[in-house]
Amino acid sequence: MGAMRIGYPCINRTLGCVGARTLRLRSYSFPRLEEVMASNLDCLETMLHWNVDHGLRFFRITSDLIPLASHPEVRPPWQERIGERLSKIGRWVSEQGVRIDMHPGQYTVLNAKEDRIVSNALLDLAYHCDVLDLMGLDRSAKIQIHVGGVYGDRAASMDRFVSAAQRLPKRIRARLVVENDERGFPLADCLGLSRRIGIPVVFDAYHHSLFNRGEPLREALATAEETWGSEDGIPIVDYSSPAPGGRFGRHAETLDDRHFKRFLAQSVPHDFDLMLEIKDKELSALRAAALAGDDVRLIT
DNA sequence: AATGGTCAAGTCAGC
DNA sequence: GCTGACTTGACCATT
Repeated sequence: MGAMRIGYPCINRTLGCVGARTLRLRSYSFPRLEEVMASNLDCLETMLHWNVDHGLRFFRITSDLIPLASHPEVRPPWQERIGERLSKIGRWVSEQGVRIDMHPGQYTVLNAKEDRIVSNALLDLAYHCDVLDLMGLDRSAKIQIHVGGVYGDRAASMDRFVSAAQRLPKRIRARLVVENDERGFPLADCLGLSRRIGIPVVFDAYHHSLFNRGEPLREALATAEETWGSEDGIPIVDYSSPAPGGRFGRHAETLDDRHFKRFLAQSVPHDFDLMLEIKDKELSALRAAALAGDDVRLIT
């Protein structure tokens, strides 16, 4: 079994640098964008080095790396300005065995009914893909999205997702992975979409615990795993636990060690990279890495 | 310097 | 039809 890489999304609070500085539309100018991009890249590099120094070899790059990059009214020519720098970072990352992924937010809806929304989603996916392509990363560097809205008709909404995904340029489809969510499309639906489109499923264990069709964790991990081809890298799994006393779907502030150990024990023998979607980010990731390193997975 | 309202964007529930 | 929640950090106008 390969070693599980553990990661966290976008932000390192220990370092305190800001890797997601942004711009308002009103304050947009290309020179300002250049300044913000450079500053975000500085922070990205700092975080990546910190991660490697601390044994964390999985990281989600923020969608805000290049502010307004995919805004249809702005479309700044950012690629030529930072392409070389991204490629340098990407080369280093690859040498270090670090895996990267990205996760467009809730506003990127591939299965929307309105054409305008879909075409904006396409622009946004192209932006994410540009970042990973310019970094020179192989196709195990994924872009994960949710299916989108249900619009009162699950089947039709899944059909729209399929046809939009099938129209994507090859380079984007090669990076696209679909993730089960906690209210619209559970794992079973994502597996169906995966079969139709030929893209892997990112299994989100927390969402699955909140919304499922009765599949036990082991079975869920196994079926999601089958959707990953050899070029896709080992599967990506997202993990969190409920915030005590929080509303439905809220993510924990910090790692629940016992919950996590139970998860690890149940995940044997599946091999995957694990993204910890927990609010205190790198602190929980470090603790999780320590727990995972202690052969917790062998003590079932 | 500190504060608090606002922000590119979409969906859904509740009125 | 409209508003606020979602979730959340950072911007930026105001003090």
